[in-house]
Amino acid sequence: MEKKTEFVEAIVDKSKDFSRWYTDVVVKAQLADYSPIKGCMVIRPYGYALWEKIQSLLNARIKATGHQNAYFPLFVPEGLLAREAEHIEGFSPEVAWVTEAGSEKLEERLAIRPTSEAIICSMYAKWIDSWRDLPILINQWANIVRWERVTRLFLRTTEFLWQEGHTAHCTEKEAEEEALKMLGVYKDFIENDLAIPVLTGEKTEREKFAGALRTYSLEALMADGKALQTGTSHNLGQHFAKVFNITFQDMDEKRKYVWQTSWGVSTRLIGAIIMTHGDDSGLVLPPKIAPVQVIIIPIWGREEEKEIVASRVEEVERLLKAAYEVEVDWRSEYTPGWKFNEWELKGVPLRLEIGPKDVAKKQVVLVRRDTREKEFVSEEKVARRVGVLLDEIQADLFKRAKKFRNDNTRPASRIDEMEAILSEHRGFILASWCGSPDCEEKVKEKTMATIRCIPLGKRQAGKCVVCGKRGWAVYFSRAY
RNA sequence: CGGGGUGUGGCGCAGUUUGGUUUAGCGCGCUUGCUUUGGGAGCAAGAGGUCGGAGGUUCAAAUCCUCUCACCCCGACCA
Repeated sequence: MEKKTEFVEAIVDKSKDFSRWYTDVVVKAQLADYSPIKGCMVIRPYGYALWEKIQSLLNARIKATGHQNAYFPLFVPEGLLAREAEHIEGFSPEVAWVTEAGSEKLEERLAIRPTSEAIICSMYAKWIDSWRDLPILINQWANIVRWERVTRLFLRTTEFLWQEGHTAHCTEKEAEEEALKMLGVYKDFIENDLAIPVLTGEKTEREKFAGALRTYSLEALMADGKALQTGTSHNLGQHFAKVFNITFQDMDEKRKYVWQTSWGVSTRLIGAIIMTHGDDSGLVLPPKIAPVQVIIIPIWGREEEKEIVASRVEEVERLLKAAYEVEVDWRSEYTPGWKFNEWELKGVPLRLEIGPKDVAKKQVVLVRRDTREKEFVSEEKVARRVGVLLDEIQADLFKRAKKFRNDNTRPASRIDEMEAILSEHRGFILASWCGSPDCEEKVKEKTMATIRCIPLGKRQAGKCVVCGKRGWAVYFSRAY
């Protein structure tokens, strides 16, 4: 233990300095690095591989629910962005503008999209004319720029990658169903594939998306007890339809405005994975999104041993490659111990060791990343055992995260009780709120906690933690 | 944008208080060679910095002064 800190590659303890730990993991596991541009990061191959996993798994779900991918421009003319008053007001502090091209000043400056509602709505107005044109169900994978004052790797960067769905429907009911459907798709994806438990619910007026009628969100609890919004789904109502004049003629021959939704998740999810599952040794990746699921470490001493080991390693590799993401670490300049540490830092779910002793016994050594449990498995059973273990790790990570979330969700009936809980534990607090922005603000002032979401479904009655009037249960937390 | 902190080879740091024997030093990493390889290997020989940037004070600046940039932490704002 003492020795551990002497190594440059060592990362700071999670419990000692969570922020520092987080940055250490991101940089040292080579997920991302700081770039010469303020607030912008470079996503390195290992981090980008994670994003590609997220993309492919989520993309499949987005398509399975009937959406198509498209691509809209990076630029939004000021006139378009400014049409929806609440929208521009909400985003203007963080919009980057292009004002010149070459040596010429532009007549109308162009916003670099902070989100694409405006540019997409301008096209929908063109494409929609009849009820037969609806619904429009389009998604795009894109980059976004928001000039944030304070940035953190993956959690908040000036430029980030995301997916944004934009749909238009005939009726309010359809739009509402769509917004909730996508919230469900996200929940399914984040819980099943990323193994991160999330609370879902509606945002308050103060927290909702600029220009939306209603915003739904997914809220996860990070290991330091702060909440992280992992995705949003908005029912835009007819706000944008009215200012962009997106109308259609309905079956009843009347001209009507469409009802819209938009929804998105971003590279921030990678931050959520790190802060939910990681430990003092670094990343811990859920098998379903691990770019490398099994790392094989060959161990040898003398040259003859290397040959014997190599042939076994190649056999096992071939066997496992059929079903899993497998890599072999053949580097001879590092000792096995060094490799163990490095791959643990990178969060690979399973390590498979093959050395001379194993060859002699016709076995391999399997070690789980999450629990570090070691087991010896005979060669003929390796493939099946790897599958079982990966499934177990996936399930256990979710279980553990959920237990943590539940253990750190506490009820409170008065604001001083909230303060006490937050000063000691942080986490979610389930408490009642009367619905007034003043009471919401007062909680924030006194506890730094905000309403993360109002649970969906039947509202649970109670007395407001601030004013004592009739209200209903909502989740509070300090948040990223 | 407010409060605090940090910038010295690739990384982590010492040196800055009290300018000058420091040719700017140490650990890790890197290169080459040999020996190693079951929890961060050993020896040997090498390469690499002008001290975030600009200006100033001085015979002399990593060290003092001014400005500036970047990053980190804590707030206010946001995915």
